[in-house]
Parts: sequence; C-alpha cells; structure tokens
Amino acid sequence: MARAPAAPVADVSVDLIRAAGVKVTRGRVRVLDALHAARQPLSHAEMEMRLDEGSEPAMDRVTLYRILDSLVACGLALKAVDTRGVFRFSAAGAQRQHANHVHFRCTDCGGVFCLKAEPPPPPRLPRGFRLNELAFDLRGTCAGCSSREAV
Amino acid sequence: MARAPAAPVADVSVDLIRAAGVKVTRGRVRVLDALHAARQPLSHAEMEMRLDEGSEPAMDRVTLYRILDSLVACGLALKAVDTRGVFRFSAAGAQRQHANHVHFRCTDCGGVFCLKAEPPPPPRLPRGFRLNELAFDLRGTCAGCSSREAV
DNA sequence: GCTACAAATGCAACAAGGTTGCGTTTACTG
DNA sequence: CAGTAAACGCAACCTTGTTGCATTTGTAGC
Repeated sequence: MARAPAAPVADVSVDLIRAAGVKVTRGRVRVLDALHAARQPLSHAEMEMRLDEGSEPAMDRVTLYRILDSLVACGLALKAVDTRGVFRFSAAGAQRQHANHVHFRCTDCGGVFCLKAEPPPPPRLPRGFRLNELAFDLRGTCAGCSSREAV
Repeated sequence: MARAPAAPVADVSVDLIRAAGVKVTRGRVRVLDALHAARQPLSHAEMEMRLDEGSEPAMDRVTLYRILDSLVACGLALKAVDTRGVFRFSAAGAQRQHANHVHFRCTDCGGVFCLKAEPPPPPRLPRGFRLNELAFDLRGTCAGCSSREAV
C-alpha cells in the first residue's frame, strides 16, 4: 500500500472545475463528486438527499439549484427532463459519448440501447430557428421484452 | 342538402367521449374540441387561455387538470413532457399523423413545431428488437424566442 | 500574507405547475 | 322522475424552480 498521500489532493472534480474557469468552492466540488459517483442522472431532490447523508452541513436548496446550473453553464454537467417533468443532472463526461449516436428506448422496460448508427443530418429549419441538439430516438420493444411477451 | 339536422348533433367529440365509456360533460367536449382544433400539443396554461376566449364561463383550473387526465386515461388524449418540464396534451387521433415527421422543440418556450421534412429511414436494429415509433427531434430556440433574446 | 473585488452563498419570498379533500351539482340508469 | 356514481368548483396544499438582497468566500494582485 503506502500509496495514499497525506492529503486528498488528487481530486478530479477540483481540477475539472478549475479548468472550466470558475471558482472552486466546496459546494461545487461536493455536487460534481456526487454527479460523478452517480450511475444515473439525479434530480435536485435526490442530489439533496445524497448530500445530506454526508458529514458536512446541508446545503441551501437555492444554492444547490445555482450550483447545478453553473455546472451546466460551464459544460461540466448536463440537464434533461424526465418523464415526470423534473430536471435531472448528470456529469458531462458520462454522456459526451451519447451525443452522437442513435438510441433505442424500450417502451416496456424503459431501457436505453445505443445503436451503432450515426444520426442523420438535420433538415433545413425555418428562418430564425436555431438548432442546439439533435435526438433520433427509436421506440419499441427490446429483444428481451419481446421474447418475454411471447410467453 | 337537407342533411343537417336541426340540432348540432354531429359532434365528433361527443361521440368519441361516449364511445370511450365515460360521461359526456360540457367540459370534456370543450376540451376535446380544443385539442382537435390545435395543431400542436397544448400545455394546461395554453388550453386555459383558449377556453377563456370562448363565450362560456371559464372552467376551474383543477377541473381542467382532471378533464385532461381523464381524456388521457380513456385513450382520447396523449400526455407528454416538453423541454421545460411542462405537460402537454394532444388529441389521440392527431398523434398518428405526427408519427411520421420531424419535430422541433424549443428549449425556451417549450413549443413544438412540425417540420415539413420526413424522418430518415431507421437504421438496422439488432435481432429481436421491434420498432413501434420513430422520433427525430431537433432541440433549440424557435424564431420567436430567438428574436426576443436578441433584444 | 494582506487587500479588494467579483463571484458564490444563505435566506426569505415568490411563482408556476400540479395534486388532494370535500361538499355540491350533473349525467346517466332504471 | 328518483337514485347514484361520476364530475365539478373551491380552497388549500405540495413540489419544483426562480428572484432579490445582504453576507461570506475564493482568487488575483500586491
């Protein structure tokens, strides 16, 4: 062993935040750490619960909203809406790889499958419209649910 | 001619609601009519405004929520979440014609715009996967919100 | 290390969207 | 036409998210 340094210096989140050109605050580090530790996008409420579990004092509700938005603004996190209409946040690195391909979403199990195909080029937009993002989603039944249905 | 009966009996919405096996109330008919007349999915707020324009007395906020949910429950309407996290409703029949073209979703106002373009052909699916629906969504800022931003 | 300033935080209040409970009215059944 | 379950209106409440302002804190420059 003898590998762990005296202080936890090698904090990935700190470096990322600094590199993004914004202030490195305890709140931002905690939140970004939590986003990186999560395997699914987290809602504000879920994030609040996770932060409460730690030893540090609870963070203000509004501050958490602002931290999440600031992480999105500087490209370290992504914001999306879930089926209930609630915003969910995820670490940006986790999804960069999802930006440029097609997804299959199973309407039975909710699973998301990445297809190898590239998304098609966007059609021409009416005057004044600005494109930010492109989602080509196929919905249907995945192989597992299909065979289970057949029973 | 001589086809039109004395009373406005040929109300499509009334027949649909009756056929769905739920009570035919004035509220439900008004809402379903509005959904059929709309070319885009409507939010609760937009629906409220449209109903206010008519001559009939305004409908209670909660009642509108319940009517919309009841129409969804009996299959006459569809409920989806827009990019701002607000629920939008559309007539169930209308959705079939939306199945086969491209949508632009404004991340500012949540509006949904139908583009003239046809969706691209689906890529090949892995064995066992069954395709039901195909959604090619573009996200960005619509013309209205773009110009408003520029001010 | 100290200072100054902008950025970040905490708090209170607010706003929009949506839900629940309950008493009253209304559409359908017999 | 009476009885009943469903639908309605109202009030209150909840969750999610935002705004304004005073205070604290991170960081650049000395």
